[in-house]
Parts: sequence; structure tokens; C-alpha cells
Amino acid sequence: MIRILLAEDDSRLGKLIEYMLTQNKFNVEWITNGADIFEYAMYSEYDILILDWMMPNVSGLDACRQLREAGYERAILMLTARDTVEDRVMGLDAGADDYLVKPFEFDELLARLRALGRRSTQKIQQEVVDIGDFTLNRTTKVLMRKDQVIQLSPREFQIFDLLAQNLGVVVPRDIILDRIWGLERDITSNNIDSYMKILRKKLTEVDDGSIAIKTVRGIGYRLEA
Amino acid sequence: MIRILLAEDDSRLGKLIEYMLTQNKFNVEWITNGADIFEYAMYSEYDILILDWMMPNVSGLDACRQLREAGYERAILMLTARDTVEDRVMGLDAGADDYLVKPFEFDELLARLRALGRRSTQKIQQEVVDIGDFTLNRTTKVLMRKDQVIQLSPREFQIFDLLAQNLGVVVPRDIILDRIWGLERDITSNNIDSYMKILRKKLTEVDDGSIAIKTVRGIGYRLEA
DNA sequence: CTTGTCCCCGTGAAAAATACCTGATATAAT
DNA sequence: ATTATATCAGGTATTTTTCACGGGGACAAG
Repeated sequence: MIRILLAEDDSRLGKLIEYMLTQNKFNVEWITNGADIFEYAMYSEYDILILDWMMPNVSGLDACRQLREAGYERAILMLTARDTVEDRVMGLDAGADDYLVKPFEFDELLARLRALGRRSTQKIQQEVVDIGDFTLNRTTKVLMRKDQVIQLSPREFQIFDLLAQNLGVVVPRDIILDRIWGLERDITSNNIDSYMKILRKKLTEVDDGSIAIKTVRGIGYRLEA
Repeated sequence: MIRILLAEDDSRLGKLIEYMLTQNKFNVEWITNGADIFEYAMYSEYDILILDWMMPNVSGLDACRQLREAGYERAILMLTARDTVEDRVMGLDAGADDYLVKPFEFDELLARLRALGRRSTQKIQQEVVDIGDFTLNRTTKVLMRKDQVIQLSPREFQIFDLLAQNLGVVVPRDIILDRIWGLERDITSNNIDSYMKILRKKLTEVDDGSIAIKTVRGIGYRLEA
């Protein structure tokens, strides 16, 4: 559930946005008083702040800048009637992550919020993760099953970790290439196969059926618990 | 999915931009030869052109001007090391929609591209779509009915997705050929029939009358909910 | 209305192309 | 030298495409 803080003074528009977002399974808190933005944004738990550029007393642009200066790191979406290149640049320079010009399609707002939400809802990396009967320790780079250590080379660990981060979800091959080998991926895609082979071997060597690397043909691999 | 045409001669920077944009769900085509800009920009389907000001042989500025004179209407973002007010004015006068000075933050580039992308008339692709009792997930490439997964091969998914995007609307056969097989469609048209057969079989296997692929004789196919 | 022709589409099976697995081998790093 | 990383060549299974044939609309002539 993505949580939204909506700062919008126009009560008709605010009401509408609140209604639409609620309908679409967002958690919405709506404030009309610009002066309250700071308190709400900094000390409450929201994923995305929707900020109207022009509000009485407080300029959304200034609020945005101030929040960033205060170390506010969550996503900000700017809502405004202004449309010129300069305005866009100003908004983005002030620290907005995205920018939507009124009037807008709700579908577009929803899509943008989802996009921002994906970024922000990313869970914080845990140091130690349990998967089935296995335990993955990211600090020591060690994979264990009960008290038994499973030796993984650095690369093997990287790949297993990537799968573990996305437990139960398919990780496409090209994502693997991107995330493991990055820019200089003058790498044979076959290389991935080899590592899967090794990982599977090491996993089945300890003879424990609690986790397995499934291949999803044409797409990638999935770690299942 | 916003499609980007990147014209950048510096291979290190080009590679980096291509990588970052791909990471952020942009569709990127990268060309290094300035002479190719015209051909690619005019006759291919891109939403935004990222244009390096200074390239060997061709000046990005001239290219921009020429494209506009030739009736090119899509968004152009100029990339350059020049920073003066005059340069800015020159770039914008030449027809650029936006302007970014090297070195730049990738977040800013991304934000600007998103802003420009909004201008393009393209519909925003939803990640998850509901059709009848079915759910289509574009990220994981999975089609589900209730809790039941319907296994689709990559191509099967592409075709079903295309129909789903145009729910209730006929998709002509040659459009299907274009969108699925692209320009090099040395493909028997009959191939489409085969896939419709497979899709229908898989849909009726789960025995749910809520959606169906209808044939519109002489034209194409329509997905109905 | 009936008949016949044409052509689009459906269907099943078979061929071609491709993705993945596997074990062995080469190359680089420590 | 040992370990780690990447490539290669082969086999196998799946996917993708082709092929050949048949059903049955659409349409015009009888």
C-alpha cells in the first residue's frame, strides 16, 4: 500500500484526487494548509508527496526546495498549471521527482504515482535473510544451511543474492546481466547458465528441497522457497 | 514505454546513458554516427531524440534545425557542454524542447525525459491490467485467472498483450504483423492463426467465458470481455 | 433458392529455430 | 598453483514457424 500525502488548497480538486486515489488502493492524507506541509512530510510516514505549486501563504516550489534542504528524501510530485520549459526546469531544480501539468488525465497521475512508488517502496536491504532452511548473510557474504557453510565465490554470491532479493519473482536474464555485469557486459549470455548450474549443484549438494532455482524459459530465473 | 533515440558520439557516455535509461524502463536506440540521425529520426518511431551538440561531421545544432525544417515534430533534448545564455537561446531557437548541460545528474535527465515524454500522445502503459476474470502482469509476463497461472510463451504473451491493449477493438492482421514481428516480417500470415489457436485453447482450458478472442473475417481479431 | 467458386481462416502435425543445460576447457585473478 | 571467471561445443527440450488440407462464409450466376 503506497501512502500519499496530498497538499492541495483547491477543495474541489483535492476532494476529487483523494477520492480517485482511494478508489485505486492508495492511502491518502489530504492537507489544505500549506503551512502544515513540513510537519506532515518530515515526521509522518508517507511514500510520495503530491505538491501543488501555488498554494496560499506557501509556494509549493519553495516548500519543495526547503524539504530537500532539510534532508527529505522521499518522492515529490509537483502539480501545476505552468507549462514552459523554464517552469519545468525550476520545478526539477527545486528537487521534484516528477512534474504534472493541470489539467491532467487521472490515468497518467496514477501511472506516475505507481512509478514513483516502485522507487520508494523498495525495501531496505536486510543484512541477514532467511530463505527456506537457508540463511544469507550479506555482510560476511556467507550462505548457510543450519550450521553448514556453503562456499560461494563472489560472483556466485552476487547472483544468488539478486535472486534472493526477488524471492518468488522472475528475474529476467537481461536484468541479471545489467545488475551483475553492469556496463561492460561483453559477456556471453551463456555465462548465466553456467552460474545457475553451479548454484544449483551447490544447493542440491546439501540435499535440501526447501529452495530451488526455477528457470522461466524465454525470460529468466526465479528462486522459490 | 517511452522510446528514446540517442545520438551521441562519445562511446563511454553513450554506453552509460543507454544503460541508465534502459534501467529506468526507457526503450533506447543509440547511434554514434551523426550522419545517420536523419534516417533514424524521420523514419523510425521514437518519442524523444537526445542530441549531442557536438558530433564529428555533423553539428547537433544544425541537425536539430534541419529536422525541424523537415517537419520533425517530436521532442528533442539537446545535450552539450556549452553553458552560456546565448548557447541556450541558440539551442532553443534551433527547435530543441529542452536543454541539458554536461556534466549532468542522471536523475535530472530522467526527470526531463519523463516531462518531455508526457508531451507525446502515447498512452501510458499500465503494469497490471484486469480483463474479465483475468489479470495481465506486464512486468512478470504472467497471465492469471484468480490464483491460477496460465503459462504463455514469450510470443504468445506479446500477442495476447497486444489484443489486451486494444480490448474490444479489432486489431488488423497486418498491424499484428507490424507490432509483433516488426519490419523484417518474412513471416507467413498463417502464423497468426496458429497463435490464436493456441491462445484460445489456453483460455478455454481454464473454462471461463469472461473473455474470448473473436475473429473479424477479412480484417483481424478482437479481444472481448 | 440453390449451386459453385473463391478465399479466409482453423487445425493438426512436422520442420526449423532457439533457449537452456551440461561437462570440459581456456583465461584471468589471487 | 589454486581458485575464480568466462567461453565453447554438444545435446535436448521448447518455442516458433511452416505446411497441407478442410470447413465454411461471401458473392454471383443459374
